[in-house]
Amino acid sequence: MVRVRIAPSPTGLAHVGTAYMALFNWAFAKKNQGVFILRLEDTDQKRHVLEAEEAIYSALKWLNITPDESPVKGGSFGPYRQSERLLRYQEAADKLVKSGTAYSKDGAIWLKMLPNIVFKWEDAVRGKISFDSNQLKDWVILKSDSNPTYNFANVIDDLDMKISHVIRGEEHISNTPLQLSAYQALGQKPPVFAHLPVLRAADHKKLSKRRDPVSLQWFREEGYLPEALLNFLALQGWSHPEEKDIFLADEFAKLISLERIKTSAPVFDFKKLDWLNGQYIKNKDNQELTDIISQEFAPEIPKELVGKFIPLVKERLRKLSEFKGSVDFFLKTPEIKLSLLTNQTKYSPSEIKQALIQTIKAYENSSTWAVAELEATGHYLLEITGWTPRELFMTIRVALSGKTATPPLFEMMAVLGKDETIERLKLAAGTVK
RNA sequence: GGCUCCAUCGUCUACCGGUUAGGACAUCAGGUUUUCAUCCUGAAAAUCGGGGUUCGAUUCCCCGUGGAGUCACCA
Repeated sequence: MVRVRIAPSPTGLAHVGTAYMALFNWAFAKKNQGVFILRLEDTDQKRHVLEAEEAIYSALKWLNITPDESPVKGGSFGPYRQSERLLRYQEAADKLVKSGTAYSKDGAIWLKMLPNIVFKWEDAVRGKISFDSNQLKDWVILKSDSNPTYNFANVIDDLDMKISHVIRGEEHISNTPLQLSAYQALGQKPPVFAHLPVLRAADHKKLSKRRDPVSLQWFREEGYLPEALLNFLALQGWSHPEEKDIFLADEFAKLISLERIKTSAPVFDFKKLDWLNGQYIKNKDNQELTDIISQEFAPEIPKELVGKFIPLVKERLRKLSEFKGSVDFFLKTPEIKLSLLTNQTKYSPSEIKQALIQTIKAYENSSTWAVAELEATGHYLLEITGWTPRELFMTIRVALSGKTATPPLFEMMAVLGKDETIERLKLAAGTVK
């Protein structure tokens, strides 16, 4: 039975590195009809806060990577908070003292490091790794305050929770020999270890809380779709057998194999994440996008309007946080820079004014306000003005939006509505002297 | 510094002894489009160095070099 876990400590923010580990553990469990467990390493009581726990739950929920066993969900091998397991560690430490493999000193309990032992294991992603015990020293398993140390609690928990594969970050490689010494002292068989590479920043150093955006909350607020983030993360160290770039987490879970994971550490490339995110936004259902944006990115805009804007701007967005900026001109009359308006053509201000007046007239007479008809009228205007499409349509575009980059003109006019369109055109015409 | 891990385009990666070293992002140049974006086409861009092993090394081994991780009664 495959049983895997992630074991974050609740520090206040859910880290993207946790999501990375969660994804691979979750996928591996799914692939093998196993169980994915969330355990909280909260023995460092000072830092433990309830909201910190909450941050982890909500992040996992957002990603749709939910544990089968966890502190809130329960399970048959709990409790799943280390702070609730203190007796277990003390019990286990006592046993080791009695058996003579550990001893008490300065109020703490230390595990003896036997000389001339080679701690080695077959890492499921890296192959053989070994450490010489002569490089290692006796180490504390139970602190003088009776709390366990990280390495000891880890071993006891993984044993109690029947963890079959420990899939974790590369930074734990050097902890492994210590943990192996504990398994040995306990007379227990260690799980399979698999050490994934750590995510690096552009400077090739480990992602840092101080300098890099690592909080999953940040990714969410920035407007990354969870499926895009997961897709991106799956591509860090792993690659699709058919070299596909775009695939969902479920597909990843069908195909994952630990042997296929690279051992060198990937640099987190936001440009590629942005591109992927744009792809997911472009292909996402309009209604779903409307729901998300209304709720999280533009609650002040009536949802009905959001729904109208989405089809016009979705293929222009790389992040959902860009939505508001891309539709602001729909909502309030734009400030139009006169020079921008007059620079779109070679014509003089009076000629431009004339063209705008003709445009106003033509659209005032429009009986319907459908895209096809608006476009037909536009082409009629090209004939009577003799302007090129670019000249005329750009001028109207700027008159209506104050921008040179917008959704397609006639679709934009359709959403704006007849009254608003005419009003803005008149306003613009009035400013041209 | 000790120990450990790692090393293909700028970045993410494919290749599991024989390839014109492939793809993606980014970049650049075209095309489509009323603008932007999307989309399409093309270009430039990589095997860290030195030794082996082999008929043949990006691929296997060793040594350098470089990078990273870790060295607590933190996790």
